[in-house]
Amino acid sequence: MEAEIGHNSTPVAGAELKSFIERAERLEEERKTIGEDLKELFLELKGRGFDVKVVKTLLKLRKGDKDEQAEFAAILATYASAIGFQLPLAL
Amino acid sequence: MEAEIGHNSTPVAGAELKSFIERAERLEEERKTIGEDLKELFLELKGRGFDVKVVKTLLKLRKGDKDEQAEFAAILATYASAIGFQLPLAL
Amino acid sequence: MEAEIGHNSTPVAGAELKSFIERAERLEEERKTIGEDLKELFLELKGRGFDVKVVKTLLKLRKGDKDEQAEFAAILATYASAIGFQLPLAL
Amino acid sequence: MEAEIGHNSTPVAGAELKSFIERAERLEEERKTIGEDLKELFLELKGRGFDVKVVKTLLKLRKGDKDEQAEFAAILATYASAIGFQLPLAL
DNA sequence: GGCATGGGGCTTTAGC
DNA sequence: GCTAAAGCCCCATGCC
Repeated sequence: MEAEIGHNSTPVAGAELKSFIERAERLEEERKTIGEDLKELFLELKGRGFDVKVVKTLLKLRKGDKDEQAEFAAILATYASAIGFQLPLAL
Repeated sequence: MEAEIGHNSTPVAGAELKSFIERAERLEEERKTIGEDLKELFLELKGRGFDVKVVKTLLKLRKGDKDEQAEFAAILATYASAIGFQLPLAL
Repeated sequence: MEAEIGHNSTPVAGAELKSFIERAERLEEERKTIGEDLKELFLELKGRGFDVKVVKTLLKLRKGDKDEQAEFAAILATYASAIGFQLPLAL
Repeated sequence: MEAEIGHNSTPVAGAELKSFIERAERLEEERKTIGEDLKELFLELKGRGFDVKVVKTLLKLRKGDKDEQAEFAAILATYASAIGFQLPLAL
């Protein structure tokens, strides 16, 4: 019964669900690892005599710039598309 | 003066800082990508007819510390009893 | 012209609009105050030695629709069974 | 046993918990009521010929102004305090 | 009428 | 342990 895939408990659906769950858990594990890497990186930075807070501020500022640039590029692309103009690829 | 690396402005320290910043940005980028992958995964799950909220609950239960969960359940039962509330679920 | 009240700028419509806006702002202010009261209440609860997270769960259970909760529990049990996961809680 | 107030189930703690929960539920009820009042207000506004979207925009702008003013006042107060200057009360 | 989007509230996590 | 910040969830709204 196709409409009840999510609710039945046939081996097939169970295997599919298990696959989804394992994929999710793997992704979460990777994300956690990256978080630990970042923490290490900042410890290392601190150990090298840099001011962590200042560097984080720098990162935030750079991120803000990138977001604005991305937004600007998106708007530009929209307008260009609207007037049928082909943007020369690399912004 | 080794202890002032973070405060001077020699090319060497600048290059080192730049390297740190680029590593950090790269890690953050990867983390963001994983977040997007997870979002996709849940969309796919939903498209396959599964109940996303339930699956997320399952993930939380699998991840969580069992002792903590037992403790939580015990306190909940105690409180419910204290106010004369019948816990509705056999979760 | 009655149909254009919202577009004209007679003093009468202006006064009416102002009245609406002030009523709305007052309601929003009250809602905000209630939010703060709730936050205080939970702080007090915590100060009295209760487990805030558990109490919030209780509130959710008391508020929630029982049929929905039963449905949720049923699906959760089904999924857990499908992937061979032993639900750890007798919630 | 004072330290276990939150965990025991004596009539006293139960009564206290029940009181907290009922207060919380009353506050949530009030908040919900205010939400409904707001909805009514906008219906009424619409019925009087005003453009609801425009009015909501107005409200948001006014709110933004107030938030900025509050922030400014807070900063000013901080500085004033830092230099030991007593602000003449009403900003 | 469902669906995509955005805002607000809540929860959880990282840092002091 | 507590507070600030990020992410997540839900609701309301506009759109197709």
